[in-house]
Amino acid sequence: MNEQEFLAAYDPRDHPAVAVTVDVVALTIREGALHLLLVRRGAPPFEGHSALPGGFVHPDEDLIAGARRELAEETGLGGERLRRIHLEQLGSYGAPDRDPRMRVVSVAHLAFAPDLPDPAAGSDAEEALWLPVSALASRQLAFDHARVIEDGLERARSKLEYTPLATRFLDAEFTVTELRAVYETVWGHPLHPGNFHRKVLSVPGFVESTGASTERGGSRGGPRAKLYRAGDARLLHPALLRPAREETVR
Amino acid sequence: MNEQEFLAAYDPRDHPAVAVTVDVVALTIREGALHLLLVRRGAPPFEGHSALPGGFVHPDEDLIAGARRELAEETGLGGERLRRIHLEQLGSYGAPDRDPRMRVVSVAHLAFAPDLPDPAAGSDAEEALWLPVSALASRQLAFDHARVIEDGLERARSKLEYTPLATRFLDAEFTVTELRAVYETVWGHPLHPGNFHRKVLSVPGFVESTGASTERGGSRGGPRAKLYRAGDARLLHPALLRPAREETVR
DNA sequence: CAAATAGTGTCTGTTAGACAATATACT
DNA sequence: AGTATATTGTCTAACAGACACTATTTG
Repeated sequence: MNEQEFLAAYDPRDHPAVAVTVDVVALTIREGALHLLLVRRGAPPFEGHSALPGGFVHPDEDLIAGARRELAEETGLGGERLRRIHLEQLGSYGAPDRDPRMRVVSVAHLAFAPDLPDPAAGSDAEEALWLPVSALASRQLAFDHARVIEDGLERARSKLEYTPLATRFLDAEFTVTELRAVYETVWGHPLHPGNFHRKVLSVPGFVESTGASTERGGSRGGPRAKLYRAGDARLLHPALLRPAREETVR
Repeated sequence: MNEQEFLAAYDPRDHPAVAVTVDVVALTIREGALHLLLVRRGAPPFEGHSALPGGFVHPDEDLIAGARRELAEETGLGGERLRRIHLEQLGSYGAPDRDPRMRVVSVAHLAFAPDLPDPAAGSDAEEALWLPVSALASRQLAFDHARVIEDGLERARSKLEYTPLATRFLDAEFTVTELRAVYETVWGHPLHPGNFHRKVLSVPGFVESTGASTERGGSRGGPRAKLYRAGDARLLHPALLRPAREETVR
């Protein structure tokens, strides 16, 4: 098997033709709702359908670098703004018939971004937009991207439990209330403000105080909130667990 | 970008040549020690080095199916025995220079198996063996397989916390003590027998009693233990958390 | 002032973990 | 008999979640 592997390798033509793409499930929060970056396909197959931003991996780039490049192209971002976006590998999707043209293995990635400007329409990107996740049901999605998105959303919900990545949806400085809004938005239900506040501050390394406070209180009243930045923890211990989901366990 | 993608797709020769392999980090427990399935490479590159079992994905098989096929080929297993092995995708590894011959993206998988017979040397498999994980340091590993194994081991440790997959290292019926031995072996340190026992039985759906007990007590004395089988839970709630690892958190 | 919000205090039920105790079965 | 092991009991500290309360700010 490895002998054959070795011999075959010297003439790539002997391999079944496989293409490798990198796709990105990019999430952000706009106006209190979870949004997802989608592009509109301008050519068959799935012409006119929505799809995840992505494309063929370039010859000399790592998978994650390819994903970051695709993200940069579609969002028009670069430099520090781009670097602050959290990006991780989500998983690979390689069902033989997932692309009608040929065998394509997609290495999907997951990104958490703070609120970003609308995608630059001027670039070479096809129409790209931030779509509320709640509006996904009404969209036709290309390939198996509906499944990929589902997996990405579940991964995001799970990551918020045991990592401090919720802060990646926010700017460098944020209030506990803003952080709570991230959790409520991603998890899809309200949390108890008092308990959340105490819990966040008690987890070592989750957030650290900047010493400063917001300039103004809430738009409808209330005191000014203290400002925090992300701490140095890479895992939350103890974790912030989602309220029991007995139903989903079996 | 998608236009180009579409056009390019009709002639696979236009793509940079990429090969996709499926590799398997297969773990089992033998004589109280965690073991890993490795093969010995019989041809360059990395001739004579150890490597994960794996090979090119076949044209009409899904990624996970390819991994199961490779696992079957190397272990000589089939049917029910093969089906009981837990198999999941671990992640994809695609650094441009990870294979000196050409661009190869490896989709790694992770397998948990009960104690299995030694790999059938008669098959077309190259020399395959179960190696104690503790002996890995003394091995030369091909490609980036050392990194893949590391990631697989960490995933395994983590999965034992919040899923009932520890049972997949055991036969269909097992005692709580045997289950504890799995945790101790994978996590690498002893657990409190009394607390573990109570905890396992208190997690809904983790294990269910068969009503029977072992035929004999322990080899050095002690009562007969009750037998259990895996329950219907897919997630452990509450989870069995590893003892605090404050150090690894930052 | 009325309403909303940030942040803290208190209480209760659950859980993790240390430790102890008991009963059983091996050599 | 002596020892190891399975299983259960007890206690304590930590934690999650419910609820209440105070102080602060906006309109």
